[in-house]
Amino acid sequence: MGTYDFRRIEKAWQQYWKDHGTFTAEKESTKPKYYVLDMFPYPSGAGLHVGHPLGYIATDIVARYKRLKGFNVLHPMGFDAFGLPAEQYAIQTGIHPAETTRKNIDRYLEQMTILGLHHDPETQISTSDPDYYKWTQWIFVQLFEHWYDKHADKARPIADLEAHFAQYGTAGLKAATTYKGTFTAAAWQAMSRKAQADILMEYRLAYAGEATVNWCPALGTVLANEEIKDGKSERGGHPVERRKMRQWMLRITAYADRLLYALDRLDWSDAMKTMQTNWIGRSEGASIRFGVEGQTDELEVFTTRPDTLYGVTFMVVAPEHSIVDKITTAEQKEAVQAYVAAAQNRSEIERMAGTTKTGVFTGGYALHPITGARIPIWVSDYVVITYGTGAIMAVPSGDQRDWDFAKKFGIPIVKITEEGDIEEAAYDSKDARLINSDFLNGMTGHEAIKAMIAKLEELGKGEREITYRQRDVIWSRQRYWGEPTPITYDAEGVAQAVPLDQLPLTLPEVDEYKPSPDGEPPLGRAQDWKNLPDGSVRDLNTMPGLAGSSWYFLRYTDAYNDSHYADPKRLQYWMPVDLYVGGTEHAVGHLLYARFWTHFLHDIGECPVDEPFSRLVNQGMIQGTSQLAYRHQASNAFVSADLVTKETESQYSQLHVPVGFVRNGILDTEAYKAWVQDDSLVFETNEAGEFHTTSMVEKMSKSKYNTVDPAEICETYGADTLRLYEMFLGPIEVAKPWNTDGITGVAGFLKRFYNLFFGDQEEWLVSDDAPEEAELRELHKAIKQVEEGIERLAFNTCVPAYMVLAKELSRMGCRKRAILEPFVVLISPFAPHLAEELWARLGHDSSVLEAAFPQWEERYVVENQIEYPVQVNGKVRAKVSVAADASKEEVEKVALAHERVQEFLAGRSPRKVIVVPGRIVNVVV
RNA sequence: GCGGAUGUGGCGGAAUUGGUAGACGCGCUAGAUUUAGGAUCUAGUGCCGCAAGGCGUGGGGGUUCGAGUCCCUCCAUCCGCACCA
Repeated sequence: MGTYDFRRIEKAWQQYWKDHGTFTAEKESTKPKYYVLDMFPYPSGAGLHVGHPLGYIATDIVARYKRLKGFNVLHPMGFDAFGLPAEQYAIQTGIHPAETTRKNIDRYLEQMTILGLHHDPETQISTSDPDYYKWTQWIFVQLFEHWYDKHADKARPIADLEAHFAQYGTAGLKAATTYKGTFTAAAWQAMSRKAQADILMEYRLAYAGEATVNWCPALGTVLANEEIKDGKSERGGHPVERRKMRQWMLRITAYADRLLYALDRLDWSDAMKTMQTNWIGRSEGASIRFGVEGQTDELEVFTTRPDTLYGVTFMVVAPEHSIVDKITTAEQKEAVQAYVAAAQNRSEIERMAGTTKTGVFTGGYALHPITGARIPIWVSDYVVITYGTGAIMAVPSGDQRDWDFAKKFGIPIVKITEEGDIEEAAYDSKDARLINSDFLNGMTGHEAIKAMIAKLEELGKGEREITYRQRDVIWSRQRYWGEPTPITYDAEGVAQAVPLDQLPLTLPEVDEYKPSPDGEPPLGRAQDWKNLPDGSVRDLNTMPGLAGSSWYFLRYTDAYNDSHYADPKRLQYWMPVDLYVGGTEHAVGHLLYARFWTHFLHDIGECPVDEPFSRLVNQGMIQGTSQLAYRHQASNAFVSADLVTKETESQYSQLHVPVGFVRNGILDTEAYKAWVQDDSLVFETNEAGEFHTTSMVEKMSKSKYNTVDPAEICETYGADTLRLYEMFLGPIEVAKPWNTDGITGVAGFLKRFYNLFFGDQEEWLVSDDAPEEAELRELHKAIKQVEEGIERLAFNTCVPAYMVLAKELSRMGCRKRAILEPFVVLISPFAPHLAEELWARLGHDSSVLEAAFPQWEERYVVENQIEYPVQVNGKVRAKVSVAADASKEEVEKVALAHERVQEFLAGRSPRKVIVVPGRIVNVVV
């Protein structure tokens, strides 16, 4: 037997690929393109475990396969290098985050090299590199310089808006804006420069405004909703409070509809589309304005059920609603103030857990927009200030939440549908016909919604309205390690964009990475940088981590371009991304903002496509298989798991032991003793002298001693084995446990594969003999299976194809070049190092990637003789072999003639015989 | 509560369109060979049964000559959202 020296082979070919620039995409090509992309990694300092490279291996396989299929392939890799961990580390140690980041990136690249993962070396970008963030800033400036025109349904330059204001004022304008007022052209022209700027700001797609933000005092910065988990910061787990602050925001809500409807065109999983759909949370209904007794202000509500307007018996406003103070009567003041204060202090979790309704009557009354009836206004935290208008019209007969509230506080319930028992519960079907509803009586809910909206519009009391759950995204962070916001403020406080020729606006050096002593963000420590010669000052915020990752896939097409964010020709050729692979954790963060930016750039003519990712696949997590040892609580002795019974189990505790010391459920007790450095430990083994553990599948984590280091696996078994095994484990999309024990299967396979080529004395066995029909059949079946497997990303089904082929060839003693050479190409996406080695030994002087993927032929894949299973009443009772081109009648005749079938027929004639050509025969008696 | 996904041997999983359920691998059993190895090779291995045979894809029901696959219903697990008006 030959020796498969994977260490030598893998090292040599990794060097070869690096030296030859094997993975550089062709700049000018007539070939069709294929763009395959992994989600941008954040180069963390923590080491990789075997779960991390799963997606990278999959894309590497696809990239190599597409190359062999004649595509010009772009498979880039870069780093999302701005972020909190490096900055926190800098605060603690004073080491510049750029340095930490550089080190981590180098480590990542080295790890990937060891696994045979190679990317286009000319695309290696990092978001913290000024050559890159120059263009991140440029896109921000473009957002600042544009507004969203709802007539044209696209972004347009701010200059167009100014021209419109100068000529028409706000008349005829339909824009995505936070500005509520109207003015004439004359009024516009009479305004001060500052007043004009303030109005324009409310239209910009990147705008500064007051926002209630999630402030994290420990980190000294605001956080996006996505960066918070259970009321704590996602990174670091610090408490977060709500606070009103002036912040930069991006008007993603302008794109809500487009982001929603374009989902239809994408080949993404339903789960992912649903998550985005829910996040956007579009809901259609009406905005209705209620008069308020004794007030000039109206109370505006949003409802999806304007048809239930005659069922309103009370109103509810959120505790934070501005109207509360105005309408609360003297008698109610104390109770309301106490309630509002209490609501503020209730944590998110408490509010969520609360199923019973709480609330207080304000003493104020609203006026029904049609009947003029007085409706009491209550305050309750089941209405949230962040959705809709923070106020609702409550219809207890038609909404269960309102019903619960009315029942608790003894508020009347008016029945407004024929059906439903409102004593028992609310009834919310839109199919029901209305009663007690004046002009709506007899209509179904569907009809009444339209009729009511028409009526409200006629009265000027409301109109059709669409509300989104999604909010504009806050784009300021009071941090150091991010892109500086390219904005300056002049003496009047008017914001100005930094022009392109002054970008990048690089990060200043600071003495410390903490907020400045007078409470400014860290950039405020660089006073020279902040204060400009003309008296204006720079914005001190940096952008969030999302910024750099919102467009990196565009930069990859032309990563070193200095005069444009990417050459339009390159964008035209490469976009969109054909296959995007990454975890599901970016479902509503990165993926939504990346889509938003691409739509925007498309609008302003800077990007040929609006949707960046045609096909998205989410790889499942690889879980750890923890190993646990029983330890007797009284004696502290460890006891083999097979000696522990149900009855005695309670006397033991279970202790995690490192998975590396366990093989097939048996612990290497000596290794364990050495590891804990305690020779005195007692292990009670079974009769065979073995110490058994129990296993449990859970998240891979250092603290559970169940992590497995891919570098160690490569050292023991080789990268090709690891790649093959990770793919063999199961479908890429589903979560599955890692268990190193199984790896011997694929390791053994690669050895046997190697031994098809080499004999006991390392002698070369491959001959130039002509192949047999049977050998060609095996080969072509395997080609077909592998090709189909890769195409539908069922990589786990490819591995058995290789195994079966190797086994068959070995059995037939086939050592023929005509079979083995295509086999080498076939296996090269999965086991690239070994394939390159064998390819070279076969006499080729270029990479196996220059080869063509073998083409399977129909004639070798279909059988001449088909062995039909013959069922009698749906159960297989016999098998008959028939020529493939036999007619149905012939197959039937042969099947019926079989003695086993005759036995079951027992002289009766069959009622029915079904022959499915090429498949099966079923005899019904 | 709402939405999405997933349930197949001791374990990971296969079966693309309704057509031989359990490919392939781990583990296990037996044998061979070698006894320094976590080595290699051969055969067997869903469950019950001596066998004939029966039962089997989370449970129950249905459609069909035929269901892991389609329909209804229930259960379990995981993920996302959560008083969204």
